[in-house]
Amino acid sequence: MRVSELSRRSGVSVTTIKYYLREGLLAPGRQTSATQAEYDDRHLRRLRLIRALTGVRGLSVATTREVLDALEAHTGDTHLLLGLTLGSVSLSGESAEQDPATGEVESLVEELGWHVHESAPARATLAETLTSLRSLGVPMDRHVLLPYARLAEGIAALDLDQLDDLPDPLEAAERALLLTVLLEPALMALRRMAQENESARRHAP
Amino acid sequence: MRVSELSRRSGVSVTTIKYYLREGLLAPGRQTSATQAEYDDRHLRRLRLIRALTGVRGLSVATTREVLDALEAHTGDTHLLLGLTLGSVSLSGESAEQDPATGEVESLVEELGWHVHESAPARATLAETLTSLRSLGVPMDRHVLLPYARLAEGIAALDLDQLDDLPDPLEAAERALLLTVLLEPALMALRRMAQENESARRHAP
DNA sequence: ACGATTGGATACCTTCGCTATCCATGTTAG
DNA sequence: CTAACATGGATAGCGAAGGTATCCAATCGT
Repeated sequence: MRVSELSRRSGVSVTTIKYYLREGLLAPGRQTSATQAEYDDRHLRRLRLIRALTGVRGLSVATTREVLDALEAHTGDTHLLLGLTLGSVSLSGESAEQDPATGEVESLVEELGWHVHESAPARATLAETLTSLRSLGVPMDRHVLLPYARLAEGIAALDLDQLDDLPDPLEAAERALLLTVLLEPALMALRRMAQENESARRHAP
Repeated sequence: MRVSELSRRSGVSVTTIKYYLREGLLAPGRQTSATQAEYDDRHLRRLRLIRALTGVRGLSVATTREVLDALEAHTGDTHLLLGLTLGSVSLSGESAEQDPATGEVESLVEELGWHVHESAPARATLAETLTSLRSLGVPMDRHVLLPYARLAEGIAALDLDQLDDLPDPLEAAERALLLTVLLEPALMALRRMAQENESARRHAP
């Protein structure tokens, strides 16, 4: 298919597709002549993935490119993909200096018995949040965090369950990505509804 | 205190403080004369809250204003605050038309036995995510979602536990806001680390 | 053969979150 | 008292992000 069909089938305008090509989010089509290229279903699929990450989840184009690059690179070892790349998603800028709560996060991970890569960006995200909450007067220590972490184990187990019946490693990697990133707003939505319910249960007459 | 002291103590530049005043994020100080105003600790506290929401969590200025307005309005009935306002946080634009998965979300909420306001934006967020994931070929139905929802109940219970020992309703409302919004990246970070750990546990030799 | 489409390049546009500059009024140190 | 400096208020500008619009020459379909 050529670009106009790709545009029609994906709902993304031709100029935007060109923009994604320029930004390296989408691989160029197969050249059939000097000024003509042919696209296939993988491009269509990729394009829908891009729109899901940027539109639904609100990732920046730059972050989306990093995530997609990591998807290409780590198709074999799925869990590395998740740990290494997606931690940087919610951070706006790179934090050059080390957060004061870093050591505390380390001891929490140890207490949990988790095997987590030393340089996983999720560690820094966690440390930053702790520091930020404390500076605003919200007490947040190991005792509070530990039960949250146990529940996170449960969530992770559910996540992994959904990758079991996928023989194709490429498809597994893509689904892992989708589940990790796109499910985030849904999980937070469930949390908010559960909060409302629990609040009503506790305080209602 | 006057604006320069507010600036020094908060680490926010005077021009930015003026910008927040203009945008209605920060209440004007008490006028002491025609061209002079006095600020107090509530302004400082509010300013730190604004920086936490916009900087740490990445909320837009417009969303932050909505959230803060809701904080003012619903200081008494804390749980309403959470349900009604924060659902719109992760959405970029207003979705005018109803999502096809709306009915499904409704039956899920019913099956869970949750009391959730009919117009809670979290419902729409959940429905959108379902639709989006499905269009990308990821199966996502009631059976998959239900265990996630049960874990969300656990998270909500932990959240509410942390509001118990706060007699001042204003402080309780503010902490509810901070916990709901600022803890989100931390929870997602825990999830990613737990995924990495669980993946290693299942697939490692 | 000829109008429509394509790839490729470049310029431009809008929104967001500040930032810089002006200016008239106020405060304050000497 | 007065001169230097700070303040509130208004307006204009800036840089990044995410597209969009326009040109152009080559090429395709008929």
